Amino acid sequence: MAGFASLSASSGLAAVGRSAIDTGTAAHPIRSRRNPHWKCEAANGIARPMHDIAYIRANPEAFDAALKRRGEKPVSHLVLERDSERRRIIQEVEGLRSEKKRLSGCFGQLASLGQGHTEEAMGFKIESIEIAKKLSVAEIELEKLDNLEDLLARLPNIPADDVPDGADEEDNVEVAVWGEKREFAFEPREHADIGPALGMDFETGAALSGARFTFLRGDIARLHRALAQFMLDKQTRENGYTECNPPVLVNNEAMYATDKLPKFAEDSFFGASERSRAQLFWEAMPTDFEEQMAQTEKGQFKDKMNAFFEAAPTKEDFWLIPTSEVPLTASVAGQIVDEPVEPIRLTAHTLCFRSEAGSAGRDTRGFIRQHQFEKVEMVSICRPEDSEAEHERMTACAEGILQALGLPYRKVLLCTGDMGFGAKKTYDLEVWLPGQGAYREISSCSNTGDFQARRMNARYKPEGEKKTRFVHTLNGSGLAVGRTLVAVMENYQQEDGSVTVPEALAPYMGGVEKLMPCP
RNA sequence: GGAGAGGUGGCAGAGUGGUCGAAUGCGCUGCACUCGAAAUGCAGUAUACGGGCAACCGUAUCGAGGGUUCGAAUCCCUCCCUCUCCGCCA
Repeated sequence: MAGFASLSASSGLAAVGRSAIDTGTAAHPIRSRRNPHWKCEAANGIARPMHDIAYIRANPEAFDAALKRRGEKPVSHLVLERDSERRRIIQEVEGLRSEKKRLSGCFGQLASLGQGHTEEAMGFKIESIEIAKKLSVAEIELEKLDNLEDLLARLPNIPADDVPDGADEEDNVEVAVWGEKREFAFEPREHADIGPALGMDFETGAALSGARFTFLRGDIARLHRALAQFMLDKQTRENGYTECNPPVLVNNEAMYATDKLPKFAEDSFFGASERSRAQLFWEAMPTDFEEQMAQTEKGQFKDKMNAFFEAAPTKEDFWLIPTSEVPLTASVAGQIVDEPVEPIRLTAHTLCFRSEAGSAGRDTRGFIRQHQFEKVEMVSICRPEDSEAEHERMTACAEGILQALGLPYRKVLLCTGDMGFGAKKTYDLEVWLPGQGAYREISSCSNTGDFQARRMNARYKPEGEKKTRFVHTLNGSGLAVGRTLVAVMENYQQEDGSVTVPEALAPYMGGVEKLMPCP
């Protein structure tokens, strides 16, 4: 596979620069008909943006108020203005098309009678060409208004009513605390300190790949695997999730569907073949490329080229998934599923890849924040009326893992300022790390409502109704494997630097009851 | 990677430039016949967007994008996907 092979090529694997995001707006000089960028064309039947325009029309104030809770500026006036303009032009375009169709039918009728060269026929033909000219003008105008979709695609989900207002994690609300924090007879150490002697080799990871990569060796690698197996078995055997093994390289549509695009490209990795990079750049060049370059002043040339490169569309690219929420959720993209009387519950254990460009400097030490990590993910697809209950259930499924492993944690309801882009409501589970003396996020369970379903056009037809409805989608970690390993290390550490294996993992450890440090 | 064949409505499957959103069959829904059912007959049966209180009207969609043409499911170009054979490979 070309795309995969090229991942190792230096120019083939890249974190997208921030400027690629900022230039992707309405004024984008590169957007063109042949360059749909990462906007999904509605034509493919899968893709569509956004918020419910009909809702915004009916409730502009409520919409803006909701956005304000998330720290966004009001946009409804802008949206509605563009919307009405768009509808006006749609009417114009459709009227012209209709007329053109009629004229060409008239001509055709005459032509089929062998009267294609009569004055009457030529009249139809000429008039039709005239209409076509007007039509193409109107169509271009309509196309310009497509940025309404961009605008909507960049707006976050509306928070649920019971989500607390707040600016950042300080304003999150603790809703439950579970487990007894262990009393240590010695000073508990951080995992990064006891890890190296147990086979958690940061140096080799860094040598092979760079910062935020780790090489696990020996029993600790086995423990890591055991954790993943344990979680997966629990979610499939006890909690009713269907085990999946999805691709970890996905296309734009899947990323867009799960709201990782267009806004968070900088957090992701992507791979592309050399051939397609070249082609993408070619497609990204604005039609007036030569003109623009001619006007570029000395010394600005490099910047200009850079801007073109970074804004190059990612169309044929593969993205490395930041979470298997992406392929699991997008697996129903574009579909009309059977009414999910019982929610569709999917789980997978996969690698995840994150560039985390924005968090440089945080957790640089240790195994907490890696570019590559493993996670067991839960995804539910359900009816709107079931999503709140399903959200509670899913969170409980994640909690069940922590409880089975005997790891103390607390459950936090995220405030508006700390929630993810696509979330309507989110619970975080934070595990107690005695070495750090802090609670750290180990799971995040979100209800996205119909936000993702709208983006990917995933619907169901309720029994006895004619119209389809959007499904609701939920996702949650159950759990992040690497961070769970960290939690086990810190909570089960002994004074001599060894780590006791939690009982629940015994069936997966082949008789290993304790990780012993190498001297 | 090479060679070939394909991609049309819920399914099967016609359609190679003109009223084709698309024959026909199956499926599904309603009605008729029937004591009831089967069989039969008749009628209906895609989605999205825009307009309209509504009946309804308009537009788009035959894998995707572009082109030729007064007019494209049909012709041309590019791409994607599926299948068969060969090669390579975990």
